[in-house]
Amino acid sequence: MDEQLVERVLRAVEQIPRGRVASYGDLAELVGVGPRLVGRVMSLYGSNVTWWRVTSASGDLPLALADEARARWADEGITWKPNGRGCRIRDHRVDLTRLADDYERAVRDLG
DNA sequence: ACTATGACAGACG
DNA sequence: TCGTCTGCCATAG
Repeated sequence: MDEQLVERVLRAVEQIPRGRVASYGDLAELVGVGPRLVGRVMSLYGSNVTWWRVTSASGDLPLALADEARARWADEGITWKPNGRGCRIRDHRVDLTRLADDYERAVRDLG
C-alpha cells in the first residue's frame, strides 16, 4: 500500500464532523482514487480513525461492524432504521464541498 | 500473465 | 427493489 495514499484517506475520514457520515465513494472522490481502494484502506487501517462515520452508499455496514457502529451513531445522534432496509444514515451524509475545504487544509498541514 | 475477490459505486433492466 | 455488469485498485493464488 502507498503510505501517502493511506494518510490521505485517513485524513479525509477525520474531517467528517461528529454526527455526520460520508460514503466510501464520497471519500474516494475527495482523495482522488477508486472507492474500492478506500474500502481496502479502511479494512486495514480504519480502526485507527472514526471509521463509523464511513458507510456504504446504501447506508449499511458489514454485520460485524454494525453493532459497534450503532452504539457510536446513537451517541452522536445519528438516526438509523433497524433492519437494514431504509436505513436513514443517508440523511446524515456530509456536504462534500464543505468537507473538501477542511480536507485540503489537513493535507497541507501534513507535509 | 491471468483470474478471483474485496468494509464499493453507478447505471440499467 | 432486486440482479447484473462495469469501473476501480491492490492482493492472493
